[in-house]
Amino acid sequence: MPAPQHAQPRTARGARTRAALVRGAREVFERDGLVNARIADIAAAAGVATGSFYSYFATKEDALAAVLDDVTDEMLHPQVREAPDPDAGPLASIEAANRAYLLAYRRNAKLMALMDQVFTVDPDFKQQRLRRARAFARRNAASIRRLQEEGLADPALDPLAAAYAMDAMVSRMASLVFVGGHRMGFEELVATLTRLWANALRIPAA
Amino acid sequence: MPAPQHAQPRTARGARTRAALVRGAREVFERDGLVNARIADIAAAAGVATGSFYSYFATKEDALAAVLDDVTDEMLHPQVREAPDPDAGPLASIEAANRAYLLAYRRNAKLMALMDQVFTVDPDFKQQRLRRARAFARRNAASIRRLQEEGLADPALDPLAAAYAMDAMVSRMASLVFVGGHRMGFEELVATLTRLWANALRIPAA
Amino acid sequence: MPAPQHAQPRTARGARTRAALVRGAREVFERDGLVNARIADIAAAAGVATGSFYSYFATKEDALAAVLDDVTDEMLHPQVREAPDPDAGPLASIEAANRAYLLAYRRNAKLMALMDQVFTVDPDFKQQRLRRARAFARRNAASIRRLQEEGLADPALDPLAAAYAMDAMVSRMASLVFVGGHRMGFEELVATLTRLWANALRIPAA
Amino acid sequence: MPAPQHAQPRTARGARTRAALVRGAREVFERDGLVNARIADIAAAAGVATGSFYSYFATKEDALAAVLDDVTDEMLHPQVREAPDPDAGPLASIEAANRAYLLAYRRNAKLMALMDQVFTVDPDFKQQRLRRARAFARRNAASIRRLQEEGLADPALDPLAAAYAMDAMVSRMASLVFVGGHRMGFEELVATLTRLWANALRIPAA
DNA sequence: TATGAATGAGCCTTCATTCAT
DNA sequence: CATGAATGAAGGCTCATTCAT
Repeated sequence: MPAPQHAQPRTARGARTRAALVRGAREVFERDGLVNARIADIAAAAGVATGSFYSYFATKEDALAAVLDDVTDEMLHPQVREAPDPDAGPLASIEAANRAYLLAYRRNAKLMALMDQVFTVDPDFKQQRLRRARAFARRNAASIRRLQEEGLADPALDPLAAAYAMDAMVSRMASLVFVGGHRMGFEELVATLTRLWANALRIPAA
Repeated sequence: MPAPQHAQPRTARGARTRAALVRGAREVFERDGLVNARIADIAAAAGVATGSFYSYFATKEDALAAVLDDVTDEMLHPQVREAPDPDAGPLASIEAANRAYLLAYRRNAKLMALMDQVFTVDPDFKQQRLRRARAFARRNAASIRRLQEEGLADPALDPLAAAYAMDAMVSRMASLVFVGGHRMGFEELVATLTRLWANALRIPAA
Repeated sequence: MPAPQHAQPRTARGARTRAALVRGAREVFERDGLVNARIADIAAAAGVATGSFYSYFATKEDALAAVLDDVTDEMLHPQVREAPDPDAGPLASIEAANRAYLLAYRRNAKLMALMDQVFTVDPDFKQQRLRRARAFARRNAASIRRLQEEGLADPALDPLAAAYAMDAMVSRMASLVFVGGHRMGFEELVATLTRLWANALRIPAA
Repeated sequence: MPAPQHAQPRTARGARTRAALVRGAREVFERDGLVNARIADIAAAAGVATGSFYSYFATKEDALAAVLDDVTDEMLHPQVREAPDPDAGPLASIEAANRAYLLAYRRNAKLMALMDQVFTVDPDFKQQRLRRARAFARRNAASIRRLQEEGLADPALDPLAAAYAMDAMVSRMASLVFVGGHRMGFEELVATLTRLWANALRIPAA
């Protein structure tokens, strides 16, 4: 009897409400985490009634997934102000990429922490985690493959496997510093990760 | 504010009960995670009454901290069956260390997932996370320093910073594979991480 | 800290539920006292679910405060059946007032006992107690001042201080008899208190 | 099978333990009130094990009764430094008695509040309250009777009833000021109560 | 007597979800 | 679509009391 819920909004008003809920959810999740976030608070932060939440999301996790998808998109496609000079050599490219990632991580630290949390717990989030990791790894694997073809990177490495590992190194360090509070200067962090990344791939020094 | 509860046991009997509770907690946490674990279940698993839990722990988190401390100890001080041949060269040592770590991680995957979860969420766990990371990093930093002194590792690297980064790479990959379910063979994982580790430090091939 | 609960009802339906809860609370508090009253019982007496209690009250004490406010209002503004004859002289007025108070006290003895209890214990109730005492004292102080001006009462007395003391005498005796079970006939109680009150103010005999 | 418990101590050691428990109970009751006082805290304050409490008291109320009996004794038989001059006239005697009572009340305010609380709640304490009230009233009734015989007090008053009422006035005012926090200077309190008392009995001015 | 660990019934409180308006 | 009051299962936590040592 009940109409199918949680559908995409069909009216402009509905779209606005849904967007407000996502904004509200982000605000509340950042402040309270997944477990302590309450549907009522999310609705309140969105300026709508509690019941309205269920017109757009089936569960809290649903709403979080929407928020996290947004963040992943933001981090994968950063608004690049100045594209790295392609002629500056691979080292400069790696540094630029790491810097951009770390800045984005720092900016979204609360949500990244949340991501780590739910990725390891809720089975429904596992797929999202793997998708996210794959997206980053594929992008980096392409770079590595290119460098290998140019004779600038260790040809013995599997590009995809190496990309996963490098991403692992960077994201875990970002977590340790920006979420865990490990004391390390931002520039030192960029420099260390970039050098290790370059070494690991056996990229010749500029 | 009244009387302090959850004290250390003052009796042999109390020590036994506390130990049973830690065992019970480990069992339940591995099965249900932090949020879904119920105090009553932990007590039941330990074979004691619900109220007894509170004689030794103030909260569920308290009990988890005790469990995780145990696991960290186990992973830091593995019961080495066959010590790695010190003459086999640094590469063999690195591989042996990585293999041991990854095996331990896989064995304790459930708890490691839990660790990731609470480390990023509960402020009270942050310190524990940093302590754990520092313990691993210091141990590895010592190895790196030794290799540098022998002229076998990139002298430009800060040993401690590099150690943190290498540990980050390995632990995050372990999480991705053993917790996240990323498809990757165990031997390939060991080989990839070992090669990248060696490359990153510029350890000459054997 | 999150969302503020226990707000004022924003709906007619909400107002009805709140009123039902106050009625239910009165019933349960009269029967069981503060400590032994259970939230679940109050909700049941009001015909609502347990959780609904918390939509309107933060604590049991909160609900009791609402009940006691009602009772104080009832006792301060009794539904006077026959107004005392103003020409019957001050003694008759005092007797009528005392009789009305004692009747009301006896009628609400259970709640008055509860009032005494919580007034002396819970710091949050202290203000309520002082407010109640002040309300009674001010009303009586006005009478005393009028009598002094007419030359019918000891001019050396501070009207407000005397009013507090007279109220203290009457209310404590009411407690002793109607709550404590001290054996004393109602008419003897009225007569004794009235005579002492008149003497204390040096009101000349009619 | 179990031996009769809560008996009077039969050994010197037992007497010492019991005394320590009463002291501890007084300390805890003053701090936490009846409901929030925990047996374990009382035992701790007495420096004994929890279980020992039950060797001397059946319940928390039992222990409180012992404490309150002590206080009542203290207040009925104050350590008079300077006996009131019997020739100074009845007014001076009344003032001295009121002053002594109010000082004692103020000194034991916490326990007096507790007394008010439990007297109105626990049926087992009602008898204790009536006994206490009777003890005070009888003492004062004797004075009133004497004054009546000397033609110095209203002969129409029933001495005992009047004594109860005067005690009620004084004790309630003491509660209002020293427990409730009603603002009133100590000397003004003494003066007001003494004058009203004297008026009420129609004691001629000195 | 003294000890203090163990017990477990009992109540409070939360909050996702529903549904009448 | 929006509202927000109502629901009630579920579990955390306390603490008086017991009892083996």
